[in-house]
Amino acid sequence: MQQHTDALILQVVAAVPAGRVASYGQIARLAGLGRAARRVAAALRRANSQPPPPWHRVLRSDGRLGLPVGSAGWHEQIQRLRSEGVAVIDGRVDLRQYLWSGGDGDQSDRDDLDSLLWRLQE
DNA sequence: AGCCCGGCTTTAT
DNA sequence: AATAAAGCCGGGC
Repeated sequence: MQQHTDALILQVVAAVPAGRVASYGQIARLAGLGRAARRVAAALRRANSQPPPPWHRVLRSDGRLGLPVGSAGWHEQIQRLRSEGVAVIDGRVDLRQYLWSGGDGDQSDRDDLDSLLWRLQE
């Protein structure tokens, strides 16, 4: 049941390229879940898939992390992002610069996104 | 059915 | 720019 949607969510998250980030809401839409942003969060929290999904590339719509400030996960997420070259300043990421295919950066990601959506379409 | 609770989002102060 | 209040969508009880 939820298994299916969870898997779907994880696939979309897995499609976010390293060095880029996406918002919960964005993932939800791409997965065809409408505004179920919180559902995405739930899926990530419970995610126990074998190669763990790049959960750290998912942020809130304002560029701040979803996890409680100062928590272990919060620190870990920042560390992971930085190791991918994403600047985290004061617990925040500049979405205008790192958001995945949201604005108008390089469109090189676009192809990946489209092909992914087609594959998920069935 | 009804209520509460989330790694959220948007809108209004 | 920061905070508060209302939405939204599923899940668990």
